[in-house]
Amino acid sequence: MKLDLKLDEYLPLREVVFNTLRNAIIQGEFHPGERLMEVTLANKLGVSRTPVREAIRMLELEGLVVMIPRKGAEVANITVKDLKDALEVRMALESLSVKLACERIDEEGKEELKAKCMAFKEAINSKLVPAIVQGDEDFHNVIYKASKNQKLINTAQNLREQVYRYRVEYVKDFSYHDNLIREHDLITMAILKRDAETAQKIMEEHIYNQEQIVIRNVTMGNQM
Amino acid sequence: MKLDLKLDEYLPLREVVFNTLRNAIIQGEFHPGERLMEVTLANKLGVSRTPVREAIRMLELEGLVVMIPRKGAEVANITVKDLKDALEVRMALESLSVKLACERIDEEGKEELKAKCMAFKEAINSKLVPAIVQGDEDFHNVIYKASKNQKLINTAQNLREQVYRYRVEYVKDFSYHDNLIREHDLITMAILKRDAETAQKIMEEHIYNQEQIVIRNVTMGNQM
DNA sequence: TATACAATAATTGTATACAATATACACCCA
DNA sequence: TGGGTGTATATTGTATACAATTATTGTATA
Repeated sequence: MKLDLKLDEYLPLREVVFNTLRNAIIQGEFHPGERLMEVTLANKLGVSRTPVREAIRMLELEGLVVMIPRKGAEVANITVKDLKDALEVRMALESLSVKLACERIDEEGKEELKAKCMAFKEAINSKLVPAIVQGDEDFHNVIYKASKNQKLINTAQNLREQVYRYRVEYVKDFSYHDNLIREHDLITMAILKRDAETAQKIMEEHIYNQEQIVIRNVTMGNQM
Repeated sequence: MKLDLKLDEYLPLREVVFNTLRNAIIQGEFHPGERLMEVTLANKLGVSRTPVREAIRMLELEGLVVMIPRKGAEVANITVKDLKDALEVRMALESLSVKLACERIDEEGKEELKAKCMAFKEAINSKLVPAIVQGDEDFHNVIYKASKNQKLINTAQNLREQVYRYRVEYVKDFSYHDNLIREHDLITMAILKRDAETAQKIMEEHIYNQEQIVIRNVTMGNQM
């Protein structure tokens, strides 16, 4: 059985490079507007230019980098407008997500939902920002999964990555933690009762509140 | 391959190849499950493997091809489930689109909307399927544009491409043409009056009807 | 000093070469 | 005869070489 794992271990270098660069961008190790030069990255990662180029092509389509022909790639500069646009779309997707989850969630999904809802509370209590971010992400992902719509899952995933950089912002706002827990609780209960109307309403408020916090903190911090 | 279109404007070969392959897939020149071999494509297009590979990377992220490691790329096999999933998401996006359009459309947008609504009617009268497809697409694009949300436009564009192959299906159903015109008219009027509630309601019915027609025709034609 | 311009370097775009791996098919052995 | 095994071939994965273009730097001149 260990052999099976070993056989699945193969990942093309482009995937490794892609994940590495994406994380670096999301984590803010590369700043918006910073140039991404192929040879530099290739040397740093110990590979040739080819996998780096292919990874950049993928990052480009995800919107994390922008290409300037014959000049190269640079980290996309996300403006407040972009952020608002993305959150507007995200609200529609999250709303659809809970609606479908109410219709389609099964027993296994219910257990997962309850578990992740609980785990989020523990993360909040721990007051560790990375844990809270992960807990929140897990919670929303369980709902997406319960929607049983793979296209929705993919679309949301793509959108999330483009604004991930600012995801920590609303989690750092400790004053809102109690509200976060309450909103998650309400959403969880509504889904368990298959009350789509209530679930959508709370979810939309939930995203709206996040939007307000993120935008407030981002615009305070730096001009974009 | 013809590269002599516009010498002023430079386009990287990968973009040319990407567009060429995407169109070929959408138009059904490559069948679902068909393998895409790099050397073959490169020879056919008169370029080297490098641009072909990069184009395939992009197609992969758009969901039009799937990669099997060390085996290559093949045209994605879209199932009825995929189609339903995509249309479910599309309904949410179109609904958001008209809502935002009602809030944000300007005079120029209103004129465009009226023009495209009229052009669609003419396309229907012409009874030419490609013209109708284009007319419908233009109509919906004007609404997206009026939403003034670039992220929404991109997301919808990406989603559309994945089901474009089946887009002609609902247009070929001539019995529904009168309804199409009426729905477009109602949506147009609602947007012009900034009546978001009505616009969303009609749009959701509009997409739902399309979904039913496409799925009925596709499932009748071939088992997936 | 500022500017125009040429030479040079740096970087991307493209093509090709080489390596690793999977597939197919023949062949050998039990 | 059946199954496994090895080899040949095709194909992808990766690296490198070359071409085209852009940016930079330095210099001469007004």
